[in-house]
Amino acid sequence: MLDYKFIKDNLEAVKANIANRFMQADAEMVVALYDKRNGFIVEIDEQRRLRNENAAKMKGPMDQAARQALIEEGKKIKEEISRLESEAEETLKLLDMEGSKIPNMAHPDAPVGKEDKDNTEIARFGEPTKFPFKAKDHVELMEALDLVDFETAARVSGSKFYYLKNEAVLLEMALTRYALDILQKHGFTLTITPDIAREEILEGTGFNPRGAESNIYALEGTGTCLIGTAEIPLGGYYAGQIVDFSKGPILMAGVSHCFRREAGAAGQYSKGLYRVHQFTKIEMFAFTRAEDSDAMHMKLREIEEEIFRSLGIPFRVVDTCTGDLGAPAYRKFDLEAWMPGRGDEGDWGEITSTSNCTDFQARRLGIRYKNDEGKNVIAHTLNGTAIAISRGLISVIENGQQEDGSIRIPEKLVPYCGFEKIGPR
RNA sequence: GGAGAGGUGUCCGAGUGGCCGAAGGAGCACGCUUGGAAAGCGUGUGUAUCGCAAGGUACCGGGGGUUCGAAUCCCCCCCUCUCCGCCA
Repeated sequence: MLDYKFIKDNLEAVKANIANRFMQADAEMVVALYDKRNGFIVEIDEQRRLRNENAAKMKGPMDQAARQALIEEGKKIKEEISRLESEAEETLKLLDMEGSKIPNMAHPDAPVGKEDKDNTEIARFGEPTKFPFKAKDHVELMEALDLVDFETAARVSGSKFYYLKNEAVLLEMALTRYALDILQKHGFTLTITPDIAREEILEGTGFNPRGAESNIYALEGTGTCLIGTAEIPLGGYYAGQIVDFSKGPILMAGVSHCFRREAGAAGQYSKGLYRVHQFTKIEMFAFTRAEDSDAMHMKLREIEEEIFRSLGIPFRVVDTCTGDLGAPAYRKFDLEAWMPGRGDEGDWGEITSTSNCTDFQARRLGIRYKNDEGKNVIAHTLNGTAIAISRGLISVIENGQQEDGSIRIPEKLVPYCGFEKIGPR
């Protein structure tokens, strides 16, 4: 969430930002509600002061009549306070509701635009893989090699679930371990996170656990949800705490399952493993001082590039446009891998994403640090995908396909897999 | 899941209705002392919010309640520990 005082002091900029992001939020209403809430606070505080004063008069011994008069006075104040409090509560609820719709400010260099085609390509590694034969998509390749089973999963769990089978299982483990080794080398603390988190943590991280358009599975009657990404349990790791940056930023890596409802998402571009209800992901998360987050964002992006470059997968990097940022992000870079089986002739498909959320998540999560003046200030948080296994599998398998339907494993991955190729069979 | 014991500031820990934003200690910061350090002595040491400020208000796990007045009494919830049950 954004700071209300900031919204009030920078109303025009906040409104422009909402427009640039094509979001529905009413900054003016937030300011009006904020002022109204502050009015209540002043009134309530004044009444409480009167109450405390009145109560203090009664400390010592005194005659019955005087005491009785003070008690009567106290009762009146009490009623007034509770009347004001119940009125204020409604304003507070509205403020919170409207306030949480206001997105984070965007980086001045983030391209302004509405949808993915407005993203700016800023780097490219390798060139789209060319085959002397008609490329197949990962579904065809994997089903032929008995590496995946969507049909049985649909019967057992529903559509958009899958069983990974045989070498694909080992490939998932190999990609996981490969990414973790790289992250450990870069100083990340490795974790396997809970796959379930409390709703407050979801909300603090900027996810909406409820509503028809929510992408989150809520666990009925528990106040908890299945996580959609390890960003949630990692972001929540220091919730309510004052973190110590004396040894530099805090880097955490999390292995988790990700659960997404993906309600309404369908079509050719969601085929196979591309958009599923459950997958494994290795996530990077960073907590930094305010002045360090831009540099950290570049570092996360470089690590993502390192992982896919070393796997020999062609990809490009895009600077995500304002309309595509999502509420918490200040700036976002996506890596899009070349997927030879995507669409008719292959296409780019998003494989990782790294966001600088500045203090937007940390404000509601209550994550702070002591700055040089010894003041507690809100930390910055960043996240980035090291590798999302399902899409990682797509890129490895589609780019590694051979004419005979076998899959060549990237060289760097061979020691982790224990095999150089899968198939043919 | 059942029974019990707890949750107080950075940490340990006192506090069972008003004198408590909270004793005492540790830690930390600054000063004195020292050749330098340790010890010692002294001083200071939470956060949020409203306000130009003075100052006010709130916060003792969270939320309700009782009361003129709650860290303290009552109810619900969360968490930790011990024992039992169940279980991988």
